[in-house]
Amino acid sequence: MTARPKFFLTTAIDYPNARPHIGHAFEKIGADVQARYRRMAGFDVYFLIGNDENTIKVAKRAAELGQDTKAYCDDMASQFQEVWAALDISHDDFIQTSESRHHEGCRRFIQRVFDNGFIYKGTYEGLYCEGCEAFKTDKDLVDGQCPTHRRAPVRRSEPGYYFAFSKFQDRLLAHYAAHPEFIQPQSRHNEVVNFVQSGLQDTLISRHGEQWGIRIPFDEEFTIYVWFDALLNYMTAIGFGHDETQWARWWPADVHFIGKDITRFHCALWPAMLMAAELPLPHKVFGHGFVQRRDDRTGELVKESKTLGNVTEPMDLITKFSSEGFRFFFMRECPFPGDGEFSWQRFAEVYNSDLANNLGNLFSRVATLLLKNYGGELPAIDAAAAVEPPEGPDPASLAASVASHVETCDYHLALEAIWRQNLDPANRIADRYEPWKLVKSDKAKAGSVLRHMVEALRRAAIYLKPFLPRAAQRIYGSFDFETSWESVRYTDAGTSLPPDRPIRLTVAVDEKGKIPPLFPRID
RNA sequence: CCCGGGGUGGAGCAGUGGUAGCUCGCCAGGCUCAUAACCUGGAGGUCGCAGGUUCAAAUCCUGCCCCCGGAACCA
Repeated sequence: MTARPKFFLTTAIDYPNARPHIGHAFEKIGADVQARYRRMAGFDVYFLIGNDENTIKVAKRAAELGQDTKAYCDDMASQFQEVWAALDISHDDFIQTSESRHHEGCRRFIQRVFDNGFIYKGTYEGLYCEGCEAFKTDKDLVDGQCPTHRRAPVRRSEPGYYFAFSKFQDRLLAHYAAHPEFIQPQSRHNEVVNFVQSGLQDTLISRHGEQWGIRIPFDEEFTIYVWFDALLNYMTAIGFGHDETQWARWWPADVHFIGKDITRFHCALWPAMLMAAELPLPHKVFGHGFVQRRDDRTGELVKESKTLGNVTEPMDLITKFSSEGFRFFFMRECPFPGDGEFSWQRFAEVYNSDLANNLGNLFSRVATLLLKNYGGELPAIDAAAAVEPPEGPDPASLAASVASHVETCDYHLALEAIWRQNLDPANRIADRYEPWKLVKSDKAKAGSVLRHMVEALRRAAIYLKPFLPRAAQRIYGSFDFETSWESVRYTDAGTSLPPDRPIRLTVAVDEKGKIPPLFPRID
């Protein structure tokens, strides 16, 4: 058996101090499309997601609820995974950073960096709130006071371990220059270069006196500061520190999908950590944009927050409509590299026009025409009766262009092309030749028109396999195409069906002899 | 103050040098196979402002105005 190329992709791990929101979902969906696309393209894919549990906030939240921290984390992890399952996220692994595989790997890693001389003991000095029993940054304070305890923090210093981040400034800049594709999109690349050029400070990577978290192997009184631990999930999940064969198989990551806000950690701190440990760097970091919510009534952008209780639950969207509608909206409407907006009204608009009225309706009309006029079987094509294919680019170049958009994560452009250059032309050719009339005078010619329409559906199904896995399969599986659903590739969308082979409709009809709609309209 | 993103017909967005495009909405037709869907045509934009480069700019350069986000545990 020949070895297939591997593709290892990750998303950021999420803080489980609240249930997942649409922003988390946006990232998972975008990564999932990539994972599914790569599997179609023949890669051996490992898709990792997970939760980031070694934070003080999580321990505090658990304490508030009177729960054991680990039990709380496990419960949240299952709540997150419930949402991801409902969204058809096809991850291969879900890591919790409280797992022992992660702890072990982290300890190995930090020891290694320590042995290489990039960690040293120093003194941390900062503003400490005695009420919170925690250090505060300037932005935590309101009028110089801790907002929860209404008192000014005091200067306090304590010993801690520092990572020699500053030593990597030149090497990082050299790496960005040598690998311009490392940070995507381009705007994020510029941001990071700028940040690193402005100078790096050594960072504190330890915490003192915490019960929850990972102990530092060379000084057990300390725990590992969350970022230094969190980033390592990408390696510990695939075996770093406990399964070297697996680790060697998958590392380095092909792409880390992250929110644009944590670009610096992934593009500066993370590669520096790997350099310090003398390990290979990931190939690419993709910082996607954010989804904001627009209020349907006021038309204003909404700042979602737990305390205001106005967080949009992904589950609401899924149960109210469908995971497919959810996936489609975010991928079509919110450019992955940039920002997007969500509103219930806009959601219904996009769903109705693209999914119900266009794709879904095209499927209905084709299926019904086939059923009513051909008994569900479109005969082999008669060359003399063949009509010109719908306007638009030739199938092979459209397939190449859609694939290229998917590879660069310009999902909105990929979907736009599928609709404007593949589906719209199919609806137009129907109107132009009116096969429902034509079938009475020239059945062969009408059949040729229908073939073009079936082709459009077949191609759409292939293109949409990573985006709408269920609907795409349902469309594809409604016909007896030769290539199996499991083995289709994007390049198949660039080909045409063999004209000498009949096309049989295999879809089931309901009691009334009708085909149930693919995407029922939202009213 | 600094950094990043953005300002395109009523709304939301594509579009990085060569007749301004898409979705929704609106108006008028057509069609009836289809999920009251689909197709055609129309109204509606001096592409934030001011300069500049060019035979040619929404698209490149300069300055300014406005909006959003960020500045190290927030996707």
